[in-house]
Amino acid sequence: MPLHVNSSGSTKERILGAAEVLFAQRGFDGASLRQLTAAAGVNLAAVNYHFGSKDKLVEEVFRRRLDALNARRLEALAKIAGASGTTLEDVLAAYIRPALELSHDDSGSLFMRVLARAFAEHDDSLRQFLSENYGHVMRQFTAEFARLLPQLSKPELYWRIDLVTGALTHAMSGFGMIQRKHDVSEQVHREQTAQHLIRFAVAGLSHP
Amino acid sequence: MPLHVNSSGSTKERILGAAEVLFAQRGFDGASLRQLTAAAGVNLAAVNYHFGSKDKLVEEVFRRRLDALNARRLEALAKIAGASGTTLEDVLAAYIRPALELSHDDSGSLFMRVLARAFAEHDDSLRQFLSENYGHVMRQFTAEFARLLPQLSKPELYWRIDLVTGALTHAMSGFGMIQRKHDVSEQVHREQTAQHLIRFAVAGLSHP
DNA sequence: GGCTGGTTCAAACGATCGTTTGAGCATACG
DNA sequence: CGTATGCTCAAACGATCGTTTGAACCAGCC
Repeated sequence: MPLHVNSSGSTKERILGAAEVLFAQRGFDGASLRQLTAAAGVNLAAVNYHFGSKDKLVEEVFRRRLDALNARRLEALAKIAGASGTTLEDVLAAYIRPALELSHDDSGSLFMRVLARAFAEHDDSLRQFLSENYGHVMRQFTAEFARLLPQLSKPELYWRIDLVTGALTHAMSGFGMIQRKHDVSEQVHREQTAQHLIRFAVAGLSHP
Repeated sequence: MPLHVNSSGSTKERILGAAEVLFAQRGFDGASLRQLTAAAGVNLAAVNYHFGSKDKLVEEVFRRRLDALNARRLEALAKIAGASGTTLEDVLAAYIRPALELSHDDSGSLFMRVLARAFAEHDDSLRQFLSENYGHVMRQFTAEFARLLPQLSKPELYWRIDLVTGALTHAMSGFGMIQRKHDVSEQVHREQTAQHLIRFAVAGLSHP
């Protein structure tokens, strides 16, 4: 196992970057502060000095990415929500595309995997943190889905959104077998992925 | 935190039962052998005596459930595969219903959550174990999907199966907000869940 | 220079981890 | 009876964990 030393940015940023990588690879429990600080090229005590504890570091890893991600989602949603010509595709694109761009960004490519781990670990305190800080995002999207799918009962709509969420989390965390081919560019692959996800989600949400 | 002592069955079975519960609750790393053996009401050394190591215990937890689960899936698939009147619904039911029955079984209710954790943890050795022992199941189902969806290209089909898998794993591990209402029986709820999953999967697989 | 506040450092803390040990116990067989 | 055999037990092993400590460093300011 190579010991990668990240030497750019402040100590805090180097810790956050290394934490994202190692949390994605080994999980929150599996990644130790000693591995993490070694990879970041900082002293072991720096984590507790700058973040207070390992748990607070985990929260900061989420906050750094999710603040930007959900802001872009809401920004995209605001442009189309409530309008008369809005389609399901538009709403789904507003939700999916910011996540796809993040997940294909160099520095954030592993974050969706970290997020999927957080879902799989039924850690109550982490779920509460996510719900408190970002629950309003899902609520706004749900409201717009309800407007565009008036024929669905509330339980029926929740069911479908739940299943779509599972599919997207699964896909964006790179669980699947689908890999980018060598002969297509990053940009083209991202667009193909977005099209697949959106068409799939539209079919799953709107079937009779 | 209550310390539950399971006193039925052999030492091996008690360990397996307690391991399933604790692995689902705290993850494979998070659940310690001391918590586990205390919950099972057995001595700490019993795990290494009967299973050799904690990793081997993890494999046995999977083997015990997946052997039965996938046998029932293949049995159900064999009854319909290749026949002329077979529908997508039939194939999906063969895949989903055995898992749903397991996930709502008293003694196996937490196993799907354990399975979802295994997906989220990108542990290579565990993935290799699952692929070696149960990869042929997914291959048989994929072949039948390909037969019933001849209009889809191979990459397109793989994409859709991947997304359906994500949705089902998500739903069956109980991530979502959908809970059984108090006024519907266990059996009715299971049937409703199966119908939701199957209709959703049909729509996701077969949309134009 | 001296001093201060923020930061980094090596070292140690107590706790908990998976695993091993060797004695003790029970049942079955000669 | 004696003695294997399979299993359980308390205790300990070394390793690793998150966290804390107190000294060292290092800018900027008087």
